[in-house]
Amino acid sequence: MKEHFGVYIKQLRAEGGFTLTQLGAKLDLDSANLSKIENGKREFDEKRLNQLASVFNLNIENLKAEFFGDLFAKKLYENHCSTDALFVAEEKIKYLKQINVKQEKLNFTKGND
Amino acid sequence: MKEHFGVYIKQLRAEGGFTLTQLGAKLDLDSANLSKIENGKREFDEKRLNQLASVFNLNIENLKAEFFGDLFAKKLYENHCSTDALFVAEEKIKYLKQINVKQEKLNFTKGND
DNA sequence: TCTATATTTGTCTCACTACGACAAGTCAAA
DNA sequence: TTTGACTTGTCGTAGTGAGACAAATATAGA
Repeated sequence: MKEHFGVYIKQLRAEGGFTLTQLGAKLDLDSANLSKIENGKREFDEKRLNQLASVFNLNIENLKAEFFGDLFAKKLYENHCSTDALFVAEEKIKYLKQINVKQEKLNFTKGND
Repeated sequence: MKEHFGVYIKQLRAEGGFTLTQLGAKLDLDSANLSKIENGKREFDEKRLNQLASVFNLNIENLKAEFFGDLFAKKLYENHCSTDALFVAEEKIKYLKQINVKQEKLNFTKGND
């Protein structure tokens, strides 16, 4: 378990034997900014997740889970909010998927899409 | 289960027999904006959670869970991300709390805080 | 039908956030 | 003490999205 997402990147970079400048170049990032990310002073930009996955040959799904998990944990922790929110989220996603399926069926019978 | 947080507010408002303008006033909100929130076209601002809780006499913890749960679900759904992120979040919070406890003990022995 | 009130929609502005860039600093090894 | 790696500070700015206001639409009652 990493304290935050930046630590995760730092570890990957160490394993890969890259300098901040080298990895930064691969991610279109200033070494200074990458340093801040690794030390938890900046957020890693969501839009670079795919680049990060490809540099280190990571499964994008797992990476996303790590990224968003970190984000959510931070949010809840900062707001002194119980983990009940996670259960609410889980239920809500089920619900959203379900009504999305219904919507697709509806579109199908209508001949749309 | 509500489709989004706005629906939840709409229901509360209906039960309380308020108009958009009336509830808006209690929340320092334009009726137009409140309408958009209720219909999922604006986000309810986190900073108004306490006001909302007090207007409807709601338990703030539950309300926060509802709010953030909705937020997280939306994020994951939009990003086609698996619910694994929720498990990651749960583990990470445990971890954060644990190191925070350690930090507090450290501060205590040091006489800080 | 007419009117008043409730609700929704459209659009503009503005404040805030936080990323990225750059410069300057510290640190470690040779 | 020089060089490269890393960290820190600060600034400008793009992007985002909430809020305000005006206008349109819907609804209910007389």
